[in-house]
Order: sequence, then C-alpha cells, then structure tokens
Amino acid sequence: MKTADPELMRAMNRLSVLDAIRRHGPISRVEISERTELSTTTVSAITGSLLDDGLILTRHEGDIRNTAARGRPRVMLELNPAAARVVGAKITASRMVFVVTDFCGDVLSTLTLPIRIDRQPISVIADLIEDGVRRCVVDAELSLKDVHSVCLGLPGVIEHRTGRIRFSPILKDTNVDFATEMSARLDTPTIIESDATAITLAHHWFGKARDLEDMVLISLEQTLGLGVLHEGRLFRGAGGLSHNLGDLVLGMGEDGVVRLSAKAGENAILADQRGDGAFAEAVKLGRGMAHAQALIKAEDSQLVTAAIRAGEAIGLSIANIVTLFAPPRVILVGTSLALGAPFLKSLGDAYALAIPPSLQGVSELVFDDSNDDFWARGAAAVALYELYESPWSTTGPAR
Amino acid sequence: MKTADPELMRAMNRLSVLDAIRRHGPISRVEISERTELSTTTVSAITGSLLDDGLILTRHEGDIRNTAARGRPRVMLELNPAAARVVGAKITASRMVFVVTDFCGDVLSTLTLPIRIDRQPISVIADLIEDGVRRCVVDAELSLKDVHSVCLGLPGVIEHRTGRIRFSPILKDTNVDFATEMSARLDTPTIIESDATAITLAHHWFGKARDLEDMVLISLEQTLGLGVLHEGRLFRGAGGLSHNLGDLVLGMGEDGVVRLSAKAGENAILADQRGDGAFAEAVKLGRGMAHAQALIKAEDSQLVTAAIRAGEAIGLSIANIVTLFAPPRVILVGTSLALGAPFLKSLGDAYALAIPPSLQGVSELVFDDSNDDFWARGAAAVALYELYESPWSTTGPAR
DNA sequence: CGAAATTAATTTGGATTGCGTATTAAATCG
DNA sequence: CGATTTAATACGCAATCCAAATTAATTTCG
Repeated sequence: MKTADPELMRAMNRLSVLDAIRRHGPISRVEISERTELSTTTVSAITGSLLDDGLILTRHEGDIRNTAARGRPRVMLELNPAAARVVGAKITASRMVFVVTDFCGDVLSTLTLPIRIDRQPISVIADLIEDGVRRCVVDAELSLKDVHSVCLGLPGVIEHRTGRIRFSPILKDTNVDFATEMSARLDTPTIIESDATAITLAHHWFGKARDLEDMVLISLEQTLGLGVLHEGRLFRGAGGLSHNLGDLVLGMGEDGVVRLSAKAGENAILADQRGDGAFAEAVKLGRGMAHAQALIKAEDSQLVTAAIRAGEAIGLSIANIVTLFAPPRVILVGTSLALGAPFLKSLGDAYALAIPPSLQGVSELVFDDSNDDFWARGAAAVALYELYESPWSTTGPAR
Repeated sequence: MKTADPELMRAMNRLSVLDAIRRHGPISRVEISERTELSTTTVSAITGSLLDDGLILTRHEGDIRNTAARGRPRVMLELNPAAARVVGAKITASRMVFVVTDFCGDVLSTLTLPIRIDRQPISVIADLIEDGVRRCVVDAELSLKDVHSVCLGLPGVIEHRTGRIRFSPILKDTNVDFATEMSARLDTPTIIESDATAITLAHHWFGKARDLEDMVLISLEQTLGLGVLHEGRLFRGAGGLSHNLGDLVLGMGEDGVVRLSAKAGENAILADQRGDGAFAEAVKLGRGMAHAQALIKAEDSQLVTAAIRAGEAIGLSIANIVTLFAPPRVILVGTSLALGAPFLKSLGDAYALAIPPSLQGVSELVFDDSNDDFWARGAAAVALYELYESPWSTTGPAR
C-alpha cells in the first residue's frame, strides 16, 4: 500500500477535481464541490492551482442555472485544450490509425495508413509507426516537442507496466520491450497498451460507458480482446498484464485444445473463404469482414454457418466473463460485428442461454460500431489519464 | 473516488501499520517504519494511539537484532489477542464448521456440526447456524457480547456488499438477505461472504500466499468457487459479487449449455456411483469424496474415468482464469483434491496444454488440503479485516 | 564504576492539507 | 440606488506528515 501523506491527499483530490471538469464540461466551482464532496474552499484552492498551471480555463458565459439567475453568476471552468497534446494510435495487422488530441481528448488530426505489417520485422514496424506519429503530428501543425506522450494500442498480450509486448499477432518476435524502443525513437514518453483496454477507456470517457464505473468490453477483431473497467479505473491482470480473450479455451479437440480464437477469430471465420481470389485479396487488405458482410447478405451458406458458429462461441465466452466480473454493461466492438444479423443473433442467443440464472439481468449487451479513430482516441485517453494523474510541474505549495 | 481528507490519510496509515504488526509478528517501531516507509515520528504516533486503544501490546523481550545488540533495545509490538473476538463459519450442504478467533486470528474454539442442511427451509438453516455460533462462543468461554462480528462463508453467488445470497446450492430460496436476518438473530454484525473468498484471505494471512499480493484460488467442493487477491486486497466483481466458477460454460451440449459444475462438480463426479447403497449413504453425509478416493485407489474404472474427465475440465478452466488474471500463483483447495493422482494428473496436463504460450511460467499451481477449520478461520479473517479497516472508537486527535 | 558511544523513541518546530465561518464580489430585484 | 442573493475567497483552526533535535536506555571501554 502506498503511504499516505499530504501530497498524496492533494494528488487524489486534484485528480478528482480535474476529472469532474473533464466529465462535466464547463462546470462551476460550486458544482464541482457538490460532485466531488470537497468543500468549496478546497475546490477553490485546487482550481486556483490548476488555473495557474494553465490546465483549465475560465468562461464567464454559459451559467445555465435555473432561469431565475439571481446572485453572483457562476464562473464556468473547463479543460484548457492547449495545456498538452498527446498522440494515440491503433495498430492492426493491416493498417495503422493515428490521432493527435488536445488536453480534452478532442481530435486535432487523423492519419490512416492502410499498410499490411503482419509479421514484418520489428524494426520495419517501428519505422512505420515512427513515421506515422511524426506525420500525424505535422498534420496537426505541431512538432513532436509539443507532444507530451504517445500511447500505442495494439492487439495481444501487453504488459502495460513495463511496456513489453509479450505476444502480439502482428509481431514475429515475443517479449519485446517496445515502450523503450519507441520512446527512444520518438524522444517522447511512449506507453504501450492493449487495444481493447484503450477503447475501453474511450467508451468510459466519450462513448457508451460514460455513466458507469464498472463495465466490460469485448473486442472482436483479428484478435479477441477484453477490457475491464472496475470502480472507475482500468483493471489489468496482476503485473499490469492485459487480457487476451482469444486465448480462452473452449474445450479439447482432436489435436489439442480449441481456443476461442480458432472458432471466432477473424481468421477462423474467413479461413474457408480464402480460395476465392477476390476474397483472399480483400482479407489481405484487412477488408475481409466487409466482404464477408456482403456475402452473408447474399446468404452464402458456408459463411453464414461460420458466422453462427463464431457467434455462439463468443456468446458463451461473454457469459463466462459476466460470471466473473458481473458488470452492469458489456460493450462489443470490432470488425466482426459487421458479420450482421445471423452472427449477432446466435451470439445473443448463446449468451442468453449461458448466463447463469442467478446473474440474469445484471448485465446488458451493447453493440458499438465505432471506427478506428475511436480506438486511437482511446489510446490517447490512456496517455491523458496518466497525465492527469501525474503530479503537475507547478503543483507547489498554495501561494 | 473517495475524497481525501486527513482522516482518510490517517486511516490508511493506521491500517498499514496494523497490517505490518499483524504480518511480521512482534516487531519494533523502527522496523515498522522501514517496512511501511512512514517516518518514525508517524509510526510512534500511530502505535501510541493503537496502544491507547488496546489493539496492540508491547513486549520488552525478544529484540532479535544482529547479535551485537548495542544501544537502546527495541520495544517489540504485537497484536493484542484480547482486543476483539470474531466468529467465522464455513457452511456446506452436509456440515457446518465454526471457529471463534481472537484479534490475531488465532483459534479459541472450534465446533463442527455434521448436519445435512441441503435444501432445508431458510429458517431451519438460520436456526442451526445461530445455534452453532452460540455454542462455539460458549465453548470459548465467552458471551456473544464479547464477539465483535460474525462472518459466514458459504458456497454460491454472494453479494458481499449487501449481504444477500443471490444463489446458493444449500438454499431453496434465491436472493435472500441473509446478513440482515442473521445480524438480527445474533444481535451481532454478521457478514456474508463466499466460502472461496474467505479461504483466499486465509491463505493470504496464514497459508500459502503470505508472500504474495496477487493470487487466485480455486475451490473444488460441491460448488466450484473462485477467490481473487489483487494488489493485496480481495477482488470481487462489480457490486461486490463473488464469482461462481461452476457457472462457467464449457460448450454447447445436446440439451443446452454444459457448465463446469456439470462436469467437475462433486455431484457430477459421484453421480454414477449413487446406485451403490453404502456409497449413496456416504455421499449424503458429505463423505462422498473420501469414499471415492478409496475406490479410485482400487482402480474403479468408472470413477477413474469421471475423475479424469473432471480434472481435464478444471485444468482448462484454470488456464482460462490465468489468462484473465495472470496471477503468479494459483491455489487449489477443496474436497475434490482427495480424488487423488489420476484427477490431479489430468488436471495438470490439461492446464499445461491450455495455458497460452505467452503466459507460460507466469503462474504456479499449488495444491492445498487444509481442513474445514482453515476455511472457517478465513471467514474470521474477513471479519477481522473489516475490523482493522474500520475507524476505531478511540481514534481521536493525537494527545 | 563511570563516561562515551550507540541505537530507539519521543518531543519540538515547520510545512501542507482540508474544512468551517466570515468576508468580499458580482450579479438581479424592487 | 440600496437590498437581496449567490459565488468565490480570506482567515483561522485542527489534523496530518516529516526532519531535526532531544531524551532514553542500553552496551562498551577506560
């Protein structure tokens, strides 16, 4: 346990205030005081220091109290977008998406590189990422010096605390210290995070989980990922390890264990389709799911069967996750959602069947079809969160 | 997030100091200061207040410094056993075990009631538990007034925060507010906890996880349970819900989903044996596993097959749990371990096969055959932990 | 045997924090 | 323009932690 001193106390309350300002837009000091349950005195002191540090701004318009606006008007406070910038990225086997965001998490520029990096040597991938980051920063009319930190979201088993990639489907190597590598290349602190964890935070901050402190997210892409929000914070396994849902085993098959990824991963669903030339091409370019969607609409029986099988396996797995975490909401994201009705129906049916009676109704399933920018924005949010948490330079004694 | 004020700060450091004293036996103030990273000043203040409150005692012997004991000798501090007493209990379908412990968690008296309560009306079960608690307290030559709180550990899906039993194999009813019921009967605060969670804390305090802050425990009894220790604290699902491992689904069968409990629960393993009169009797008395052990040693082929099947299913499930939590150690407990070599071997083999390569070696499997007292002691530990955390009466301003 | 040395624990003083009350600030209402 | 109302700040208090100085209780050595 961390030892508690006045400094920690202040840090906690600062984060609490900063978070209230982030979540509830322009907000007055009184309202912050109500939400955080801190005294107005304390809120004044902290907001004063935040103003000094340039992290927040005042706005004298927009006091939207109940019509009868008597008395001294409230001064609204909001995050200062210019306080810092971060870069977030989503790296997949067939493309990279970068965003630069301001201190609020609002996107300043976007860059998509539709490049297949699957199984390229690590140096090539690092080169491409470095290039993407630099270009996206330039697009935002900034320099890397203006960027506080970078967060890369990628699939696989990521050790957030150390910045190591233990395994990723896009890398040949395992156990790569990617944070150190990229930090050196960019000369900017770089955080490595699981893509699923990144978009989990994106949903907590901007998306379909703004109202919740507990939530689970399942990402269905090439890799099947899991993100967990527990008591308002990202939950990672022991040692900061991210979860890799595709590694879950469903049972024993003839030649070894059957993993979820083998039944419901993108590759598994599309495997039978590779024969078709046009389709194979599409898969290579990362458009497999879009093509599959079209075929399913045309009732391609083989693919429909595969989709139903996959939906079933995922539905069961979600039930298992709910059994373990009991979240009030489960958000599903990822390219596989494009498979359409047959997939979603079998998923929902399997889930309904598999959820234990004692947990019936505790959890709602929500589907989300956000684009890649949203994932990258989630990575940026991870970087911002660490920034919010970190003691800010000027945080000194009250003047 | 809790708002941080001096009181919280003090509470955190108090707990930290108290925990150091609990864990590291008689310990001097300097050593507490080193371990907690608090200044000696603060440690002195806190220990002073703990002494005033009678929670700890001084001991002038036993300063075991490096032989050359120069300078003023250290005063050793230890928990005051007499500071409080709690009752812990383990409730199963075929027996109840109660313990009274002192403030250190040391057992003062034990009571085992080998009564089959399976599916009795709730009032009967409550009666029996009340009786057991009262008798065990009397055995310790105490009165219920001397008991600070009671913690009941039982199988199923337990909502710790509210004290509700959402489902338990030993109850006909579901969603029972058992904490309120028992608190009123005993006129003593009563905590309801999952049995698996209780023994998880027992292992953290007294058993095979004293050295770890992260750990997962799998309990294999009539019900299959899961306990998680995360960053030194018990981890429960959202809303304080305990996990019920038996509800995990392994796949789709002919008539609906196949749950782990149907493949590896005590009932599942012993189901085929019910025909035998003597065996059926043993099962009813909760001795099924002991008898099964004997039969397996005699190479009863039917039972061996069932044990191997069960071990396989559990091994796979453990791999899945490790995939999600990545704990450095997994402790297995419960009556099913008595099934012996064939079971344990198939469990270990299935686990080794199912653990994803990227997580190979992060987790070690440990088997534990503690008796029921240990479970009950775990429940007592849960009660004690809440006591340690709670602001103590006399915790006022420093004198 | 008594003074010096050594280590433990407490006391003192300074800095920071949060909270409650009183005060100032900035608007509307009559 | 003054009274009223509400927001934000200023001031004083109590509690926390820490660092340095002080006191306490030993052992060591002359």
